[in-house]
Amino acid sequence: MISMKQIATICDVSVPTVSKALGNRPSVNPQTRQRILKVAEQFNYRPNALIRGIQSGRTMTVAVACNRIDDPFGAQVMQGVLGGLHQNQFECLLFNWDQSVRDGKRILQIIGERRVDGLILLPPEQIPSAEYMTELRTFHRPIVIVDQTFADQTFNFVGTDDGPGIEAIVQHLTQFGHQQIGHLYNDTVSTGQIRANALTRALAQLGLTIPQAWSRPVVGDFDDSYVQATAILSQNARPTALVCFNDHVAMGAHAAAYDLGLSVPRDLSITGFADLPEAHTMRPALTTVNQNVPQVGQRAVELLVEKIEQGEQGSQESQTIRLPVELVVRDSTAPAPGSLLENTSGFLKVDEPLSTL
Amino acid sequence: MISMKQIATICDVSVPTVSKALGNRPSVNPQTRQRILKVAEQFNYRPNALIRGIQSGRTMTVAVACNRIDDPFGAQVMQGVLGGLHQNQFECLLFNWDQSVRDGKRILQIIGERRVDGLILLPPEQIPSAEYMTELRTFHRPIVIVDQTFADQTFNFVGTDDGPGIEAIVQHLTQFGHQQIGHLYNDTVSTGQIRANALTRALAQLGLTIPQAWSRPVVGDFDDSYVQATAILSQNARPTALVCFNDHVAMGAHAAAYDLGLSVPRDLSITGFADLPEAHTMRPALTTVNQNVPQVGQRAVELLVEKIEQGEQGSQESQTIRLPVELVVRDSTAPAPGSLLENTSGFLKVDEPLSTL
DNA sequence: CTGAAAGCGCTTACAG
DNA sequence: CTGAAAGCGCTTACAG
Repeated sequence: MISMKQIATICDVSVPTVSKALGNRPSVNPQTRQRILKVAEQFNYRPNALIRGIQSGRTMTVAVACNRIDDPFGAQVMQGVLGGLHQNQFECLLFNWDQSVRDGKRILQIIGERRVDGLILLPPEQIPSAEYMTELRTFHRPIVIVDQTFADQTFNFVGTDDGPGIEAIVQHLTQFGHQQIGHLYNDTVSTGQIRANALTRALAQLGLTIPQAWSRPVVGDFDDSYVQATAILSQNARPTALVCFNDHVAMGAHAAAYDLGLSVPRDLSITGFADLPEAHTMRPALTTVNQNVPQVGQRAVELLVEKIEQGEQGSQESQTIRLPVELVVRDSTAPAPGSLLENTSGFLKVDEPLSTL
Repeated sequence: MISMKQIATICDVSVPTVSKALGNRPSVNPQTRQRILKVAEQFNYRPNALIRGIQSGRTMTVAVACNRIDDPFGAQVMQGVLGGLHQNQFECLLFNWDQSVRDGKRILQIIGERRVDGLILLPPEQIPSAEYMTELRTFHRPIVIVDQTFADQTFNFVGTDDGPGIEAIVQHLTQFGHQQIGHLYNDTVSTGQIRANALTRALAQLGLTIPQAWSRPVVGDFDDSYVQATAILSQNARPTALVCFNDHVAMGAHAAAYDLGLSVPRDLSITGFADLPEAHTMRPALTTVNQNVPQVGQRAVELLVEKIEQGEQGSQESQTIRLPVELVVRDSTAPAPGSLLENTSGFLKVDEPLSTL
C-alpha cells in the first residue's frame, strides 16, 4: 500500500504538504493539492488508521466480548451493537471471552495491547468467576455490561426491566384461569433471580404459590430444560401452565410436552421470555415477553460512546439502564383446562404486543 | 497507559534497553532486566499492538463481513471462525457489509485503513451486486468466501458439498415410499441452484419429477417460505413430502402445515438443509442434512491464514474447498401416507447421523 | 551489556 | 504556500 512518503516523492513535495493536501487543510496551493489528490487516487492511497489511533489516542474501536456468538440472544444483542457502533463510526473487535480464558490468554491483555476505546460485555451464561471479575477491574476504559448484573455491581449496565414482564405473564395466565403454575427458573444469573422473585411475589399477591414439585432449576438451555420439564410433566399431578425463564427454556418445555403427548396449549400453557425469532416461528408460536433485544445492544453502545467521549473528566459513576418490555401473546397459552374460560378466548391470540409496560 | 519511554526514565536506562528486556532478548544485564520487568509489571505495561502492526506489516487482524449477525447460519459459521482465528492468534474485526454499503461507506476502505491481513466473507443473502463485487476486487489481500460462490468466481471458497446431501435426502424419502414430492427452492443463491439441480437429477434417475404446482421459489427465510408452503399445501392434490432449501425454509413449511391442520410427518414429510440447532429443538425434530457449519467457518480461517502466510509469493490461484455432509434423520419424515411402509419404520427415527457421505 | 541513530507513517507546531 | 523538526511508541541494526 502506498504511503504519504511515496506520494511526496512522486509529486516532488514534502510529506507534510501531502498530509495537508489529503487532510483538506487550507494552506496548500490548489494546483499542488490537485496533483497530490490525483496520485493518491491513482495508487488507491489509504491513510493508516493504526497511526491515527496512536497519535489521537482514539482507535475508534470497541471490543465486544461474548461467550458464544451463536447464542441467539447474544446474536440479537450483537445486531443492535453493530448498528450502534456503525452509527458512531466505531468498529467492532469481537472476542470470545471463554475461549481466551480457557487458553490462559488474558482477553484484557489483548484488548489493552490493541488500545480499544471501550468494552461491551455480552451476558456470560453463568455468574462470572472471580478471575473474570478481577480481570475486568484492570481495564481502565469504559465498560458496559449487557443483560446481567453482577453481585458487587459497579459497572455500567444496560438490560431489561424484568419484573413487569413477569407480572404481565402472571396477569395473562391468571386471567386465563390458571392456578396450577409450574416454574423452570435459572437462579445462576441475575435476570433469573429477578424473574423468579417477581413471579413469587406476583403470585403471592393473588394468593397463589408454586409447589416444590413444579419448580425446577435449569442452567443450560434447551437440553437441560427438556429434562427438567419432562420431570415436572411426568408426575401424576401436572401444572396447567409452565412459566419458563426464557424462550429457550420454553422451547425445551415445549419439546418435552410434545414428546409426552401433551398438547400445547390445550393441556399445558407455556410462556417464555425474550421474544427471539424462534418464538415467532415455532408451533404453537410462543407467548413471551419482548425484551427488544437489539435495542438493548444499541443502548449499550450509546452509553459506552457517551462514556468514551466524556473521557477522564466524565462522572465515574456507573449507570444502569433498563428497557421496558411488552407481553406478546401468541398460541402457546390458552385458558386452563377445565376453567370457565376454556373455549372462549380465541380472540386473544394475536401475534402482536398486547400492552406496553 | 505507561510507555517504554516512561519505563526507561523510571529505570534510568534507554528505550532500546527496555525494549530488549521486555522482548526477552539476550543481551541485557539480568539485574537491569529485573528492574525493568518489575516496573513494567507494576504499571501494568502493555506493548502497543498498533505499533507492532505498523512495523511488522502484520496486524494479526482479520475482517469478517456478514450481512446479519443474527442469522443462525451465519452465527454458526462465526463460531467456527472465532475458534479458528483464536487458534491462529488473529483477532476479528466484525463488519456488517450491508450497513456500510447502505451508508455509502465503503467497507473495504475501512478495512484498508485498518490494514487487516485478510477478509472472510460470510454468505450474503442474495447474489451480491456488481458494486459489491467491484469493491471486493480492489482488496489486495487474501479473501475467503464462505458458503456461496459467485458467477465469475475466482475467490477462495469454503462451503459444503451440496449435491450428495440432496441425494441422501432423495434416497431417504423414496425409501419411505414418497413419490409425490414438492420443492421449496431458492435459486437466487449458488447453493440453492446446486441443490435444485441435484434434486431434479436424483429424482429423474428414479423416474420421478416434481410437478410445477409443487415447486415454488423462496427468497427470504421463514415468512416467505410460510407463504409459499401454504400455497402448495392448500391445493387439492398435495405432495406427501416437501424438500426445503434449508432449515429455515423447512421451519416455514412446518409452520404452514401446522396452521393448515396437517400433521408432520403423518400427512407430510419435511426435510431441511444445514442442521442448525433449531432442527434439533423443534417438534417434530427436523430431518435434515448436517453441513457441519462451524467446521466450515474453521476451515475458512485455516485457508485464509495459509494464504496470509504465503504472502505475495504464494500461488495466487484461488482454492475451493467443499466439506462433506451427513444425513440426519429425525422425526419430520415418515413413510408416505398409504405406502406399504407406513407404520413399519419407526426404527429409523434416531436423532443421529445415518451415514457419512 | 548499553545507547545513539534511523525508521515505521503519519501530524502538528513553527520557521521561512 | 512549503518544508525542516519533533514527536507518537516502538524495533532494529550498529557503534561503543
